[in-house]
Amino acid sequence: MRTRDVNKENLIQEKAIEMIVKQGLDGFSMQKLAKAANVSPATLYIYYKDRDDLITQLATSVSNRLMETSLKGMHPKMSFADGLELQWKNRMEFFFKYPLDVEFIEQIRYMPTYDSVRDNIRKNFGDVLGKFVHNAINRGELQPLPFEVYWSMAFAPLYQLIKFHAQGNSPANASFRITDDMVKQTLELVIKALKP
Amino acid sequence: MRTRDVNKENLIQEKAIEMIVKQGLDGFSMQKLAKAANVSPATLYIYYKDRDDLITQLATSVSNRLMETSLKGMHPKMSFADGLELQWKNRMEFFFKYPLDVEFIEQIRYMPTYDSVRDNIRKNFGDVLGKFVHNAINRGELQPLPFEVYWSMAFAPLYQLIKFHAQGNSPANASFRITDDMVKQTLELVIKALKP
DNA sequence: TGCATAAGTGAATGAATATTCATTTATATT
DNA sequence: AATATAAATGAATATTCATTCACTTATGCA
Repeated sequence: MRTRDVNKENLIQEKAIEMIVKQGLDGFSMQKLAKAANVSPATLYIYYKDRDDLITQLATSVSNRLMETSLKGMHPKMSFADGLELQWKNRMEFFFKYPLDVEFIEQIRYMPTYDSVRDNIRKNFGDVLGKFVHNAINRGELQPLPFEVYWSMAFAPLYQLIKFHAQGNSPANASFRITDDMVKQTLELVIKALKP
Repeated sequence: MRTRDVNKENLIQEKAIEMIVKQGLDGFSMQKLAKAANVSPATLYIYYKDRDDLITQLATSVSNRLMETSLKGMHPKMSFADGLELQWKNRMEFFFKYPLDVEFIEQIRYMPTYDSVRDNIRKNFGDVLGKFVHNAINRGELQPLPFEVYWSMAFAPLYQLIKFHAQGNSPANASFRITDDMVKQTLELVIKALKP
């Protein structure tokens, strides 16, 4: 039996993400991807059922890696400030290591395709995060809030900063770059907001 | 001289937004749009130079309407809490009135296409918002912060809530709906964070 | 060594794509 | 009413698209 070429598999994923980030989902095609990855179009259909499946699998894989990184070193009993700081640090680390991956997720996050990915995240990581938040509330380190309110305060500002950086552009500044100080400052504001 | 059919023009815009929101940018085509709007494909090229121009013009128009709504009743000397609350209220009003428009913008916000739209926003509304923030800082009602940090705290949580609502889905809840209380609560957290 | 089997291919197919063009239609002005 | 002119059209074009299929290639195992 012939063996699967793992390098080829990785190259396909890499090029697909690169293409989608740089040209958008509608500038992305199976034939262009095949050419970019030095592979026959038919090969793509060995790895993926169809175009939609390719995108979903890609999103699932990247999301899982991002969530795993974000929860590295987390345990549900951590203090709220420490736990949130750790998650921010982990996410920033991931962003600087794999900026295209983050942009890729941001780009497909609001598409119908992403629904199943979200379910997957909830299933795999909802437990740890749910417990962390629950414990923090019980210890009085975090206001009791609807989860959505919590999530919107806890992470949306970070992602907005990342977006500004990724597009090198903000409402006030046409060549914006994120700094560690900025992230730290924003995190402090978030913690201030969420503490009782 | 034959006169331009304004209803037709509006219908085209409406259908285009509807299609892009429901099927994504890559499920959107000129021919499908023409059919949906009961128009010849060639007619679209009277209104728009090409596909890209159509999308950019659409985004610019919607963004301007959103920003106009968001600044309704604003004057730069307003107290910080009042001004931010007014902008949140205005944005929510717009969202409930034109949910598709907001989803449309969220969907193309992270694409290369959107760059010129962002420039346009900065040019048209940067002044009012800049002055509002500046005054609030001078009066000691707002921490002096890099504009990007301010913006990330001031609006990203609201948009995250809106996204949860629009997709009827959140990390914790598979059938999420926003409530006025939630928005109010989140706004209070934001103001708490941003006050000195 | 050679066989079984999955990996990988290149060319082909039919459908869908963006855009154009010669033509027709409606109306504001004369 | 006649005319000028921009709006609007339907059919056509060349291109690109996702997907398939008959075929070749590489390799684990017998």
